Amino acid sequence: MSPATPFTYEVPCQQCPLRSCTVFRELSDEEVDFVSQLKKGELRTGPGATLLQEGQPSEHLFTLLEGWAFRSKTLSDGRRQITNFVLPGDFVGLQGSIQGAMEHSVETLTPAAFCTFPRARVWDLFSKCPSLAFDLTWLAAREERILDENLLSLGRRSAEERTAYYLLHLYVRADDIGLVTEGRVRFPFTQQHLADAIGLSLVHTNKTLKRLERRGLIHWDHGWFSSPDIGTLAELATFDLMAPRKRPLL
Amino acid sequence: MSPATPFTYEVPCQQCPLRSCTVFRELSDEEVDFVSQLKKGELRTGPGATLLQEGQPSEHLFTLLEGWAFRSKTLSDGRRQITNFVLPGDFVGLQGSIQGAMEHSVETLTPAAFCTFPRARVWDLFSKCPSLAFDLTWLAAREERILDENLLSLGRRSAEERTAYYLLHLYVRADDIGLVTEGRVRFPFTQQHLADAIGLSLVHTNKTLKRLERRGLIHWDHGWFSSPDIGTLAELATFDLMAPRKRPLL
DNA sequence: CGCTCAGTTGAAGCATTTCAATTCTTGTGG
DNA sequence: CCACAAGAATTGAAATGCTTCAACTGAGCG
Repeated sequence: MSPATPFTYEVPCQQCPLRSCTVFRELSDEEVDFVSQLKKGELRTGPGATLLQEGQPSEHLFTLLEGWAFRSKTLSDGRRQITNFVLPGDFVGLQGSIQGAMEHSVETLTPAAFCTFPRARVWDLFSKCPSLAFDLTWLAAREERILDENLLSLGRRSAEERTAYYLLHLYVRADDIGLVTEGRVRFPFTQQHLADAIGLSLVHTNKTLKRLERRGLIHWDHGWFSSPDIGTLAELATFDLMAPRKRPLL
Repeated sequence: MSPATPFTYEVPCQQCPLRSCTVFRELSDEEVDFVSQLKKGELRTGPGATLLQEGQPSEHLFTLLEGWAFRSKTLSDGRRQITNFVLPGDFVGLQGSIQGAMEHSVETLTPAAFCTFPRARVWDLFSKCPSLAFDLTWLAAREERILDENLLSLGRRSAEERTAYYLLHLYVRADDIGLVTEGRVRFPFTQQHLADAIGLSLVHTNKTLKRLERRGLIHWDHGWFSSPDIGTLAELATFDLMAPRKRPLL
């Protein structure tokens, strides 16, 4: 951990708070040392910060340490699609690694802390620490799986199923990293964000949420989400609550 | 290439016909030798063969050498979403590499030849040939990009834009690997397949295709596709025809 | 206290689906 | 070489799910 970086509050990788989450695989001391050597520093932002901009090149790759963000793409007339939310432990920026420009934007939803890695050194990872390179690939494959699931949602699930599916998807991901307490989780985004993620209009998203709420399947108020009947919700969404979710941390 | 494999017509990696396509990066002799060592054999199937089945584990990973296939996911009631088409040079099967079961199916559309790699030896690739491991990751990132684009389509493009986008997307991919001759390409799938890929009903897909045809933007008949006015089609679809598309071959 | 942004709701319009035939292709057997 | 069956494409009409438009309400903040 270079103490001379321009960022405040550096967390040494050795003490990375994410390591304690049981979803992540255990790293060996060598692996942790290697990552910490690759880590350039930390980037702390407020909410609404644009970390990566569609069409712009980026020198860095990031692991989100704390906070929420999302990846999105937009059409020239402003229509926006949120392609995925970014939670602590998620890795972003790999997509543009060959061509110069990023194909999507990344924006924060809360104050956030990112661990930054120089793109130029990704090659070091492959040549010097294959186990971590393997993890990186695994993370890319995980992202693919999430995108596939979502494509299935947008293409074939009704508004209600899709909404149920997506909320559950986020709930489980948040739960995996310890963000759920007593069945409640903070969702730091608006209905507009959800609408942009599931491909519905804001109005219809709202009506669908209200319907799910009236049926006693969800409760989302003042930014806090919970499900009074997660089993029925999962059934409606065709969501497998039992799927294993262990993964690497980079 | 081991002449004792149970498959007929083995193509040595050194003479892989795909290497001549300019979209793929040049491999060094060492890299080619390494891949050929990893290659277990070839798998030749007829059309309509299920190579990988959602929910089933798979011992192998595949590179498609010849023919067309597609990846898909289905809901319990049979609704199907095609998440991507698979063309020669594409790699499939990475997704399930940690958990046992595949998250999607892969089915052929034509007689096809796949190069097969034992999943158990993927680790060798990372530990012994980092440049190829890097390529593998790059391919995963490319798949992510395609999925992101498609998510944008399903979520935010109208039926007409979406149809135009998808046809163009396939046209360009086919063109990259030399499948386009004099502006014409063989599309070996039905309107139902297209409908399942773009998240529309068969009937509406058909009507949209007819409208595009009447406007002189596309021509798709007896399995042959061409665009009499690719510029206007790309404009309608918000598709960037000029984007660079160089990539690795594994 | 009033401005702004997020959430909520009803009504009208429209894109897409569903239903129901009909036609066209292709392959097969007589 | 023709008749027929099966799958794919095509079309019209009716139904519906989702969007758009247009208010209005409520919460947070200076």
